[in-house]
Amino acid sequence: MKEGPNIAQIAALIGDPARANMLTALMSGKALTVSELAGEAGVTLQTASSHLAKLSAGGLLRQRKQGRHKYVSLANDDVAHVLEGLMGLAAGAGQVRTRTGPKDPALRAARVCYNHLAGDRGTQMFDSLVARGHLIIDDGHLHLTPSGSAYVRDLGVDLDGLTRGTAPLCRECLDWSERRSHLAGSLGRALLARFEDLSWVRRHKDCRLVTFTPTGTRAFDKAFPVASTRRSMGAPAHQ
Amino acid sequence: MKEGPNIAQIAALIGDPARANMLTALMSGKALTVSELAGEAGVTLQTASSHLAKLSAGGLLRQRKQGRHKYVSLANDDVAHVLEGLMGLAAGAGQVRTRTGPKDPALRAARVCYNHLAGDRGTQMFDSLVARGHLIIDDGHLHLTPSGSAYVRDLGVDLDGLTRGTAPLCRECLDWSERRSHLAGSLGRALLARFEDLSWVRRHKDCRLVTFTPTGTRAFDKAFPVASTRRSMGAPAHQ
DNA sequence: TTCATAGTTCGATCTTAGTCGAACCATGGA
DNA sequence: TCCATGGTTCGACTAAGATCGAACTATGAA
Repeated sequence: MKEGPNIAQIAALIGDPARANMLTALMSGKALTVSELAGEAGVTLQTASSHLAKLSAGGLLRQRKQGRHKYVSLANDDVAHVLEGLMGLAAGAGQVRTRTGPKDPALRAARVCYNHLAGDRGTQMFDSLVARGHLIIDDGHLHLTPSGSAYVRDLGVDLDGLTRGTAPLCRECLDWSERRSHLAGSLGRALLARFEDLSWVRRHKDCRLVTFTPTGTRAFDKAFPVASTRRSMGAPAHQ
Repeated sequence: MKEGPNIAQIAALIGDPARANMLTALMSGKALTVSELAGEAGVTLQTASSHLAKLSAGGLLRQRKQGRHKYVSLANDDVAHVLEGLMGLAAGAGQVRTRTGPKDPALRAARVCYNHLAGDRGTQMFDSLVARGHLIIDDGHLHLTPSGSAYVRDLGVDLDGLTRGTAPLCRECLDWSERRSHLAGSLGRALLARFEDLSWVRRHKDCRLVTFTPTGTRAFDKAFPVASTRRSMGAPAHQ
């Protein structure tokens, strides 16, 4: 008994409502200041400061000082991945937030997950890349094939700049709304950034929502066509 | 702000030390009684009962009554998946349990994750199946190819009985010690069960440890040979 | 230098929830 | 029928920690 890492501390860290709100806000991928996070969580500045210190000590956050501002963001993709998993459990258990708001359907369609595209659009892109052999799973990791490299280069992604980094290029991330994989990792981030540059999408200012422009919708569907096997058959039976 | 499912409740549920100990114990995949879990958590029976009621209400557990015993197990693979993710974060943050015990290296080698094989041996099996085309990722899901179906049938797994179930056949699960994928889902469970039948492995009575017999080691390495690209090159650089 | 803003530290308060003793219910065996 | 065992419910106690006011530090602007 009692083997393995200690879950309780880290889960308790996420388990406080104020801290959970902050982490959820940071899932937008943007670095936020202490004051902004205090607003998100609905607590005063001192309380927020104390919470953020604890989250940082727990390794969940990364902080950068810039002038008299302090910018806080999630530590890495792993943290985002666990948070998405928790959202999946919460959604499954019917623990949807009481004030679920009108934005919920839009969020399920497209949103940012830390820094990459998630939701229906995110899984569409992932599936499309896999179906056409641009992305394969091998050796336990996700890999970009040569055809995939060429493809994302054509889309205008600076792949060489990415591969120099130490962070993994491709990662899977499980979607809480779709319960399927979408693409994370530095490539996932770069693609979303590219979509913004191309004005295919617009990230909402203060939430995780991502809206597609009319031209963006067409271009995206052309770049990442859906396999005929699914989506035409309605939602896949699952669970 | 405040969009998406409510993480805090579910995380707080996991965040109590006593409950976290119970959940960790249940990662062994076995159904345990209330008394046994009370022992695991180091609390009295009435405290354990209260905790288990909360965990069940949160959808994390499944309970079965049998005579005057009540058997408790994890609700599903999703819960196990999130718990593994949390263990990964905790391990990464150096939150390893203080009394980490001598069993830790053995646990990293082979252990059960809810009901399937995890640890180094688990990722070996996963990688081997993928490398030989028995397992592919497609449409966002893991799929068993025809050659894979034949292969596991040869190993003695009753595949037809499995495919009738509603639970997904193949799933990925992220390993906290290896930080790589291993095989979950009903096939993962069936394979581990088969290894036990064949006396390749023995599950430890009261922890997650899985030990390979000498003949089991040989047979397993023959059935799931390691790709020459890794494992010969030492630990992969990651993160 | 002076002021304003961003953030931290400290201390006091107060609520939440984990804990267990005791009594109670249910099942199974003798 | 009686007893032992497994589990639940209730209530009281207690400890942990979230919260905020107040005082303090640091950066930047005027």
